[in-house]
Amino acid sequence: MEQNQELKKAGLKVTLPRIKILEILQAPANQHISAEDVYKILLEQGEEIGLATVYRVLNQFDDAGLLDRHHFEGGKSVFEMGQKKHHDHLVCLKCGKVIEFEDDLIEKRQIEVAEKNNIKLTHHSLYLYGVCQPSCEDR
Amino acid sequence: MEQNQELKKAGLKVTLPRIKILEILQAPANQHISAEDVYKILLEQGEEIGLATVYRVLNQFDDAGLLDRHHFEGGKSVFEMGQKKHHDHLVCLKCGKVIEFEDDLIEKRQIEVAEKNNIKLTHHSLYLYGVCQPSCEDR
DNA sequence: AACAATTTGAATTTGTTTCTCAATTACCAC
DNA sequence: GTGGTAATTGAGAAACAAATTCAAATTGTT
Ligand SMILES: [Zn+2]
Ligand SMILES: [Zn+2]
Ligand SMILES: [Zn+2]
Ligand SMILES: [Zn+2]
Repeated sequence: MEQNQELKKAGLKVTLPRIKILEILQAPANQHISAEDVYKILLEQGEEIGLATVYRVLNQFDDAGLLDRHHFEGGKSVFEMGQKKHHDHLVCLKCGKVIEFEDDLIEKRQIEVAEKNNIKLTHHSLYLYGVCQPSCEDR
Repeated sequence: MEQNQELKKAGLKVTLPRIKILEILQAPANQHISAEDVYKILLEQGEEIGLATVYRVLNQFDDAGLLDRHHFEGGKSVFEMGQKKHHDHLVCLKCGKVIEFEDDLIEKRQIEVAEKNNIKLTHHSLYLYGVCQPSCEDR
């Protein structure tokens, strides 16, 4: 179980809820997933893991730096495993599709803007909202 | 009362709660203010206006395009009168200070990124988080 | 003043996330 | 393996921002 190593490395005891939640987050289909949706998948899998535990474990993973937390428009937090390189997000307002992108020029300008304003930059959030072309065009 | 004209232009009846809330939002000291804080100021002013009305009126102002709504890190919505030119925000994580900035290059790149990914861009949110230098450096 | 339509305040509800606490489980030492 | 201890869990309650409900009050218009 490579999940076990990940958990131990993060200083967390190896427990069933944490293994299951980690597995769900690691699945390619579940990038950018909400706590509620993690919980739904656990239910479908027949696991008896409480919603409070899901929130708790996600926060622990966040503290341990295992994942990134996003706040897309519309309220709830969205999580994604964070081993990848930094990137920002495009979100379709119609179908909810999320596209990741990196733009070095934007990143560089952000640093310059912060410097110009005497702020030591720690992180940033950039979300581009729009509509998929042409698939979500009408509807 | 120029507030009355603003409200009428937005298709809203001129009522005391709306005038008072509009006044608060227009005060230079109250850029980037939360609903809760608008309510607190009303209380200090001795106005008997309910919190539900504050939320309702802020939504109406938002629908009417009178203000912009932001989601800074840490939960609640933050509002600002929206007659100004588009801008993005730097936020100090220690003292909460908000600095506005515009960067045409970043704006342009965003449009290009959206085009490249076949998304018709409607809007975006960009927040830079950090620590004021040198004032909030330690503490 | 009279009227319909809108708006309001108080209380209730919703939706997301956190907290509490007793029962369970993981991990370390023996 | 067994025992001990601290960490973890599930269920429910609580917290929090925000939206909704509805009877009463207010607005803008005759
Ligand atoms: Zn970025
Ligand atoms: Zn991503
Ligand atoms: Zn911008
Ligand atoms: Zn601003």
